[in-house]
Amino acid sequence: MSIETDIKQAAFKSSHHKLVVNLLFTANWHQNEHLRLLKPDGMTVPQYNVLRILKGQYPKAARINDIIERMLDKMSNASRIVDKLVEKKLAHRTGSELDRRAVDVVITKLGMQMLIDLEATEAQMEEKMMTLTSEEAEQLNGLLDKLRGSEQ
Amino acid sequence: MSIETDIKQAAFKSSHHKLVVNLLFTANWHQNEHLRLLKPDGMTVPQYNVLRILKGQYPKAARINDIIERMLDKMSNASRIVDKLVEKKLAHRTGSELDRRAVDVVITKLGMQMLIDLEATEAQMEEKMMTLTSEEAEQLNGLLDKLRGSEQ
DNA sequence: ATTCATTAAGTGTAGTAACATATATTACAA
DNA sequence: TTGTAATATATGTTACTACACTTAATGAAT
Repeated sequence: MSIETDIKQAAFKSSHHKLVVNLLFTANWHQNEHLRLLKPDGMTVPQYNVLRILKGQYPKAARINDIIERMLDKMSNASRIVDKLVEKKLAHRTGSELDRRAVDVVITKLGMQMLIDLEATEAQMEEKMMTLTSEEAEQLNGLLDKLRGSEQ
Repeated sequence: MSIETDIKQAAFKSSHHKLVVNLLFTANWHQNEHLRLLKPDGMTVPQYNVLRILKGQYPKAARINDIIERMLDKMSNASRIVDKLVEKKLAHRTGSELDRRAVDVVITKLGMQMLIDLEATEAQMEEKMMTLTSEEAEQLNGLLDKLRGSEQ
């Protein structure tokens, strides 16, 4: 089904115009697929992303600012996402001794196990991308980067 | 800046893997740009989209279900978005006489004026897409459609 | 050493998403 | 006709985003 059918809209007036809508629509589809895969484990997309950031830092602790820097959405509220992870015992938070303003966040054993359980999820997300060949995927990556004004 | 730099991540293990992240990241960027343009007029992206759907139906009334069908995000709560538009006098809502379960929603003169004021916004969004040529935009549309499994 | 800007994180608010559930009304079927 | 399923919308809950603001601690300059 093309976008025009999906949202019952007549033809777009230009390919650039269609692109504005197509990006939002595709992004939405993508997020929904991702959430659907995470949901059985009680995880959400941002929680999963933060947990992966913590794993990337392990065994070092991550500061909230480190997390924000690495998040896809810089504006979101990292400390509240961390709250959720701590509640679920997937991460551990302690005040830093070096800088008493900062907090150290570390992934727990349970958090690591959660990521192992979710490895299939990541594979499934990549599977969803397999409707494109590697060449097409590269091309698409290139176009998205160019669109955002990311030089090479 | 490439994605790898933006989110401080090492290289991705495949172009498909990068695509998973690139889509989320680009979608985010896109929505932020859009919201930034709408904000001076006190509008949000979903409110703007619903208002445009109402304009498309004018002078006919739209039912909540009509709106849901045409929304990019089918799962969202159309009636609460309509609430906001009604509060701001951009739309008018009355119970339908034919079917007393249904409600008729119509864009107001003020709503029409809001869309006129926001015409520049749409142009600016398309402007953002102009980092790509028409050929590239078409190519990108095609790849996004194919990614979602949209035939043709 | 005291003042003041900066930095790190947390909090508060409005809006939205995803989902479950409720309420009212209409359609249909025995 | 009367009960039941289906439909149209509304409401409630949890989680998240965007953004402004607050609090606490640190750093730097005089």
